[in-house]
This record gives sequence, structure tokens and C-alpha cells, in this order.
Amino acid sequence: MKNSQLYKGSLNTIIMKLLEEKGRMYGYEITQKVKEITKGELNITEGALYPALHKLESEGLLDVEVEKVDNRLRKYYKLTEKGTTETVNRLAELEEFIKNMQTIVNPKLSY
Amino acid sequence: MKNSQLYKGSLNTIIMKLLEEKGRMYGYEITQKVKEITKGELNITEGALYPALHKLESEGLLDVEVEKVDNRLRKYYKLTEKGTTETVNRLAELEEFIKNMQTIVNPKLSY
DNA sequence: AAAATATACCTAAGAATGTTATACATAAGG
DNA sequence: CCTTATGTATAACATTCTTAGGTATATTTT
Repeated sequence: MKNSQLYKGSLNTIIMKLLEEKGRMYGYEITQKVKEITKGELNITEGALYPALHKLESEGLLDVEVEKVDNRLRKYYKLTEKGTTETVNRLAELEEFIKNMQTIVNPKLSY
Repeated sequence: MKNSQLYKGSLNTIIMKLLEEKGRMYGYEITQKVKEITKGELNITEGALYPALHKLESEGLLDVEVEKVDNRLRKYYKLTEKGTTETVNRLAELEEFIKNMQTIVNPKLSY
């Protein structure tokens, strides 16, 4: 996902947050949604996305439903109960992370 | 550095930002400074820090000055000219990253 | 005085995450 | 017909960080 190394580690949180909002999404849809939200700045690569989805599923955080649309396969993912709980934690961590990074970048604002 | 994977990829930017502010710092000092700024939330491990410093130096972004204080060795790092220029870019990237993540986490604020 | 903690550096093995490249398959547009 | 878009997948490689050691001196605690 993009050149900047900063996004490393945030993919799982992004996926879970989008699923929390949308209810359910399929892989390709997630890549397009992120591209749209970030105005093309963040492009999730498939080589990162699919393994991430599979791992979240294997950890019991996501459930999958396979559907055929226009003769093409789609795998819809949604948060499990456990996944929903975990999403709350990860979003809290993300907000803490952002706060810390802002303090480092712009220490004057933290007075 | 910490449990949360979110910090992955941000260490270089943190180091460079601190050096831009302080002028020069040594490794141990950096770990303590970050711990202080983030109120203990972010602990940079030495296994991450020292290789990162060496790499930034080998890339010509940092210069080193070795000094002996209290009979103990210290390696003071400071930004080179190239490093200073690069710091501006990385900070811009970081702000962009933070903005994007906030948009994803809190889409309502971006209306 | 001995032991633990703090200061100060370093590296190597492995885990986690992501890029790049490739593969397969259908649909739509030029 | 060929390219682009849609849709999923994996394997080799690169990067970053954790964990777990190692070395050495100074200070604080027991």
C-alpha cells in the first residue's frame, strides 16, 4: 500500500473500521473505497489485502460469505462479534497513536 | 517499539524530527525523550533504534560524533544537509498519513 | 560490599507486514 | 483483438521491528 512506510501496520485497522461502517464488503471493494477516501493517495495492494483478510478470518475476527455476481466471484467479509469488540480496541489504539505522533511532530500544540 | 503495530514505519521520521528540533542527540537520549513525550506509551527498543540510526547514517542523512562522557561512550547524531531536506519531506508525508487515517477513522469530520 | 538498576552501545534470529510479480477468470470498451 | 476493469489468490523478496542475547561503566539500594 503506497510508497510511504508509515501505513505499515495500519491495514488491519483500516479493514476493520470500514467493515464496522459498511456492514459487509468484499476485497476489491475495500481497495476502491480506500482509494476514494484518500483521493488516490493510499492504494492497498492485493498482495497485502488478501493475506490480511485471510488472517483476520482465521483469527475469528471476520466471517466470509461467497456470492456470485455477474458470473464473477465475490467474497463478502463482515465482523464477527469478537471482531466488533476488537475493532473498538484497535480504533482506540489508533487514536492514541495519532495523538502521540502529533505530539512528536508538533510539540508546541501539546502545551 | 511498543505492542501496537501502528508504529511500524514511523521510527525514522520520529528520529529525524527529534534531531531537527534538538540539533543533536545520542541513541539512549532518543529513547528517553520519546518515552517522556508519549508519557511512557511508546518505548523504542534498542534492537530497532541502533540499526535505524546506522542505516540513516549510511544513507547520508545523519552524521555522527563520538564523545566520552563520565567514562562512557556516546554517539551524537545530527542531520546532514541532505537529512534536513529529507526531514521536511517525511514530515509532510506523516501529516498526510495522519490526515488520511483520521478521514478513515472519522469520516464525518471530513464533510 | 554485593546486587540491582541506570546509562550506553551493539547484533543476530525470527516474526510481522507489505511490495512486486505472477496467475487465473469474466465483463466491457475501443 | 486487445486493453482495461473487476475479482480472487499466492510465492519470492524487502523492510521493519521484537526478542534475546552481549559488553561495559556508574549509581543506587539492600
